[in-house]
Amino acid sequence: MAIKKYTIKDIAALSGLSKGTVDRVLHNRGKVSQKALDSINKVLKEIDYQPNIIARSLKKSKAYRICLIVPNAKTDPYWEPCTEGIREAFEEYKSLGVFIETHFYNPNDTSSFTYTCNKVLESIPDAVILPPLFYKQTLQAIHKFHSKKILVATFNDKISSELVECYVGQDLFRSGKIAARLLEAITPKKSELTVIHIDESFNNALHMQEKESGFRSYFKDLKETNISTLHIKQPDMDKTLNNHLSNNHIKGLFITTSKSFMIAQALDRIKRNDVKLIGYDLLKENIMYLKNQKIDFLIHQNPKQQAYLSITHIADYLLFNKQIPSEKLLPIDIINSENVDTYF
Amino acid sequence: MAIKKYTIKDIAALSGLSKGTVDRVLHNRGKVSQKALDSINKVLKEIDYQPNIIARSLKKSKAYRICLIVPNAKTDPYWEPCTEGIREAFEEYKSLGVFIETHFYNPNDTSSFTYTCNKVLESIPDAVILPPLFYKQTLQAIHKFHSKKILVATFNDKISSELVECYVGQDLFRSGKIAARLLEAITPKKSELTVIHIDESFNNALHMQEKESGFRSYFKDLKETNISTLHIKQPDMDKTLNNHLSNNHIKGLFITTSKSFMIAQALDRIKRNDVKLIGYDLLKENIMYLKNQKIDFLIHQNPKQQAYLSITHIADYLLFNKQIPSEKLLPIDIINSENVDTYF
DNA sequence: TACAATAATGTGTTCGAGCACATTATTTTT
DNA sequence: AAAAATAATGTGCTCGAACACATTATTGTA
Repeated sequence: MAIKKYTIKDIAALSGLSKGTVDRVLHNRGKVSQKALDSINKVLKEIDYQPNIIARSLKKSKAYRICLIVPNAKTDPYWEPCTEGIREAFEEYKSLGVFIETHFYNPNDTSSFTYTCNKVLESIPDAVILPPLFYKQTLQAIHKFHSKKILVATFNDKISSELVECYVGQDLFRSGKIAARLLEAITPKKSELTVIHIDESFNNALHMQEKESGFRSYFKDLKETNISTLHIKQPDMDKTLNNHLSNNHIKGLFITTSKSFMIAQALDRIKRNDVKLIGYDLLKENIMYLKNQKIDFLIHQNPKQQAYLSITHIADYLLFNKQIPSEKLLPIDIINSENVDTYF
Repeated sequence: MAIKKYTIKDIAALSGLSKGTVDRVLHNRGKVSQKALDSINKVLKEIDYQPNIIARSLKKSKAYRICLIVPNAKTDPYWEPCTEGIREAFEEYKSLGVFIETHFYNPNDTSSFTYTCNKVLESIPDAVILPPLFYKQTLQAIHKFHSKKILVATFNDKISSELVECYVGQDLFRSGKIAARLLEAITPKKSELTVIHIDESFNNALHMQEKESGFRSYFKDLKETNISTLHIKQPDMDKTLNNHLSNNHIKGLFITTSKSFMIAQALDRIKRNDVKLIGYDLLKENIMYLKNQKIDFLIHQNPKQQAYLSITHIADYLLFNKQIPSEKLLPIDIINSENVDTYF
């Protein structure tokens, strides 16, 4: 194993040529005689040269700007940890000359999204990273960014477009299956189970559908398990829920969004503690009910890590020309009352 | 927010002094008049200067050597992923001039460990990273390394010593509690449960004890749950297990090592499929039984990530003078048949 | 006041890669 | 064979931080 760190200068000395010629060989710039090429290649074969990416990066030294366009956490607390991931990436890269800006918009308002995108577009950053909440508007924005040669990366939700360099997220179908396996494990055999969509805004419809099909696919071959779907809207949550539970023998609920604490609250109010609950995301309220054991499991979508990784992939590409993975699927963490604290 | 990347030269120009003086102020080297100090500090307050760590690192440019001393994966497959984490770190840092060497030893032979340590010691690397399997021998080795000014980091198991710069691992007590919560969730109330230690070599005794106390602590206030402990040795596994299960009404087993597949196999042989199983680690055999649902949950100790992180912490310190966390506790992942694939 | 002693400040080089430009070697053209 | 054209090779500067060394300014002392 080579301990020595070889430089272009070393190769030049070993081959009896100058660093200029070595450089031409390394980058295939031509203007090199066969003889010189051979002797340099011979040296290269012997020593396993690794260009010093620090020196390379210093030479290219340039300030980069990466803009994140994310929903306001005040409107939907799901996005809160996201900000923390951005902050960590910012701290890590600021001294490397990568400047990260976060632009918030109101997730209940498509025009707020479009407005923010245009504002970012005008400032012409090197890259834009965003979770594609609104399909149509996001595609339009992506095209605009692309036409200005701005890199685009997405996280949390996948959008099909070759103009997106990188997607960081989870396999939602699979996370539905995981929920299914968990509910199966903690409820008696032949239980009736219900998938609940809390449905204030319909933006998240795509996630929900994928999660539900994953959930149902798990039970496909188990005819004994009866699965129903329930759409619940905020005002009459207690009534809808009570109705549903009274008319069936439901033993477990799978809530497809981060709002499972609302169901836990409702169950408290209608005094039904005999139902198992599985939901998503480590919101404060969810964790409270998890520790109470009123929620049995949470599935961790890890928005913080999603934001962090999408930034680092882009930044490492800009700085060190590292390859960007076109798709990075994160592990799907199962959280209960006892391991939740280890994720902070 | 500052978009510009300020350099020492910029500060020099802004303060009307030379880069030498700015440098002296930045590093508190003295030999600077009050007047110069003030005007430079004034500029520093205004612009939030971030030294370019790439340039800094290039200046210090030096080849570093980090040696890992780990058990041979052929003897204990638990350590296999570890090698993969080392490989990834190696790939990431080789072009930065950090050379990572792995030295294997036989975990069933303390003299093999000591021999390897001495070999490494002679080569005087910049840092050594190892999981402290043998308490006494490891402490001795750590002292020797320290006396030669070699940094020491540990992972997987904690050893108390101020000479260790960094420890990456998990809270084993807590992982026992997690297992407890999981078994509670999948077994009927008032079940009898058993902690199983598979005990070929007694090296792992410390882990096992911590895991068991965590497990028991969870049930401390639940008098109804009866917990027994079973030490099983390889040859008469079937008999011991059958005996124990016949004389009690055991509903769940918690195996404190990565060998839970052996229990699953034994249960198959003695035809007991009515017992829930929780074990550790994503070994191939364990995953097979997990997917069969003969093992219900595995707890992921993430040796790969442990090795990877302990290396990156040390390397980032050597290269960029980043602070080393004295202790890094990893999340404790709960694995079932459905999410296991997302961890690879 | 002159001159040393010390304090304060400035200058120049290094790290390794990358590229513009200068120089030298070889071939082509007249 | 000499001049011109082109190919091949070498040199020198840059990126930003760090530090050795050189220079200038300000004291103190005879």
